[in-house]
Amino acid sequence: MAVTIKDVARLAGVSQSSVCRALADPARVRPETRDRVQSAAKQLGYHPNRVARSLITGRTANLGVVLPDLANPFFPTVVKAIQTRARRFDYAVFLSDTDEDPAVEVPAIRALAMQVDGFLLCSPRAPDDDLRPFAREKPMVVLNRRITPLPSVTADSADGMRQAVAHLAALGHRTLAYVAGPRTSWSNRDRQRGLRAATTAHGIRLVEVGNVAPTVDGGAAAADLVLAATGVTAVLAYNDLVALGLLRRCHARGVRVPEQLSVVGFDDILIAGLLAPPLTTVAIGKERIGRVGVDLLLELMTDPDHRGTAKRVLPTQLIVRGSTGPAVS
Amino acid sequence: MAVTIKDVARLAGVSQSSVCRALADPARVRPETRDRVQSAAKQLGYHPNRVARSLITGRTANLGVVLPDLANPFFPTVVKAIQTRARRFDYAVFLSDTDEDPAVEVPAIRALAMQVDGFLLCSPRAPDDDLRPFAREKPMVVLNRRITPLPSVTADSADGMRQAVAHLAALGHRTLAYVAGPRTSWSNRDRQRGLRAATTAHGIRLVEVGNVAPTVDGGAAAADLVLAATGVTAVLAYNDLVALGLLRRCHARGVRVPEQLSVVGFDDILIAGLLAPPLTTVAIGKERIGRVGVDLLLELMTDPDHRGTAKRVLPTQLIVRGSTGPAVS
DNA sequence: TTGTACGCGTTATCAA
DNA sequence: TTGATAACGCGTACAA
Repeated sequence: MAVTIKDVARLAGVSQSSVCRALADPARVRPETRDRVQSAAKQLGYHPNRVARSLITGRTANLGVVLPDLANPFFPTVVKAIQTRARRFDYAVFLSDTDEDPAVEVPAIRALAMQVDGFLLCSPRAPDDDLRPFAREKPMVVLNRRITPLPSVTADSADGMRQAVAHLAALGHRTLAYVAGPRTSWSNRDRQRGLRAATTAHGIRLVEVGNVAPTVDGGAAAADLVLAATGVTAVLAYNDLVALGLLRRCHARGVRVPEQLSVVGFDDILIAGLLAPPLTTVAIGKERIGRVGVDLLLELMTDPDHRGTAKRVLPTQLIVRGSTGPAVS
Repeated sequence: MAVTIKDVARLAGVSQSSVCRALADPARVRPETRDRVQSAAKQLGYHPNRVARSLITGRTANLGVVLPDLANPFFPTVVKAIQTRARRFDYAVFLSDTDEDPAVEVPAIRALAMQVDGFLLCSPRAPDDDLRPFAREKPMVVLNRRITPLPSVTADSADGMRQAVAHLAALGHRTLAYVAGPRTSWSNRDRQRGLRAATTAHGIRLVEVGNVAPTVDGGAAAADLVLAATGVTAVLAYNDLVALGLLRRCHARGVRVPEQLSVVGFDDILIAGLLAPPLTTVAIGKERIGRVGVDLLLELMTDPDHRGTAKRVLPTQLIVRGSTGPAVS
């Protein structure tokens, strides 16, 4: 059996309340008592039961993180940042991977709802209306998506796409392809929207392919579709994994990158810079997304009135590498 | 305020106990009552408070996962498998990333200890004696390490190294280098041990370099040391990230792989097969490690007496790719 | 079959 | 400054 506050109280010869105070608010007890309690606690190896505490205080000191796929290198980076930030404030984090299945999200949130003080929803796939109700139960911040009126942290996809298109246009490309990610992905729609605006502004033709799974295999499958489209000299992928699949399949089919086809990814995951050719991609501050997400959530939790609808949009930056080059006619 | 069992009882016109029974053990209550309770529960959107429940039952339905670095692609794969397996049995999982700092592990475990039914320690870095005490408080399974007498799941590094050395020996390599990972890593020591045995058996000379951080940067730093060593024609890295760093730095220094130097990694992370040249590496069943770990832990939890000292050793397999080739003198 | 009452470990309230 | 007691929400032994 674990050692409880009672044991400490008995050993120290004081009441439970004094133990509680001596440990939580040392200033409100006589120094002598404080010392007796603290040494008794140390001697017994006493640690307050956070479960019992949360029952009365209503606080759990836990955060819930829900995301679609830990196998996508984008998410571990975000999660690590979340975890690091959360630890600073003594929060523990629950992790729930929904494996890209929108139907799993609601039950996953439901299961965690009781034992967390707030949620960080990373790229959730479920419909807005399925998610919104939970926001009334627990503070909730959305990452990589906007769900009115929840606070959110997103990347400036439009600007990223603008940079990418400007880059490709400068290289002489006149027809681009976009390989779309999951239909349920908000960032896919956001990137697609931004890309359309950018191509229109440049008077560039856009061919859209997909939707495909946001994985290497999804990209490989899309490659054949892209290569079949007429006039395409450059392709922008939903994310780096898809771009990887494109590169791989192009290589297998003898299509040289960037000589015959330029490829641009999105996210700048670790692997992107290590490939041959290294991948030109739109970088997102992944760690920052996680950190800002936690900060927003903490703010929302401590300031219940402040039904803050903060919408943070973080900058993106095109990283030009070897996978893009001049267009050939 | 959340809806409690009391609200349901009031609406259904029964006592709290009846609500409890109607939901937990529908057979032990009159069908009429059961229906009233269930419809009341549904109408109010009642979900039992798992925190309060765990206080009385002693069970939390949570698992704790502690690991050194989510940024190493090896771990997300394991975690995803753990998460998936845990969900099947209605367990939620806490994730704690210690950022390769042994000193953080004990506090991290301590913080979670109250609210989990068991721990999965992935490649823990702290000394055995710091970790063992917790095993008396909560069931605990160790992955990628052995801590007597705890149950563990490890990979057969010795056999993996045997395969790798046999491969390199067959290619005519007579002097190998090993780039060692963290001193605190059990798998590093395990791999190193296996490699020593294999090289001795083949009458091959082994040069040991390191220890370095288990990252791309660590590998890059090691590259210069390896290239300075005389006679080395092939190098085995602690893991794929280190191997990546080696490849990158070799490329930067104009050393061609595999023509001038063969490189072998360990883990077979996603990126390994996508590089140019693709990385020859020793593959581990990462998903299986996670899955087996959960199964072992569940077994340990349901069978408290069975202080089972199961030590599962999973097979490894050499994947030969382009980063290894014949030795040149 | 159902209801009453207690206890899990902690913090909050109030009186001493 | 301290101690007794209530309360958090639930499960269960026991009584009805």
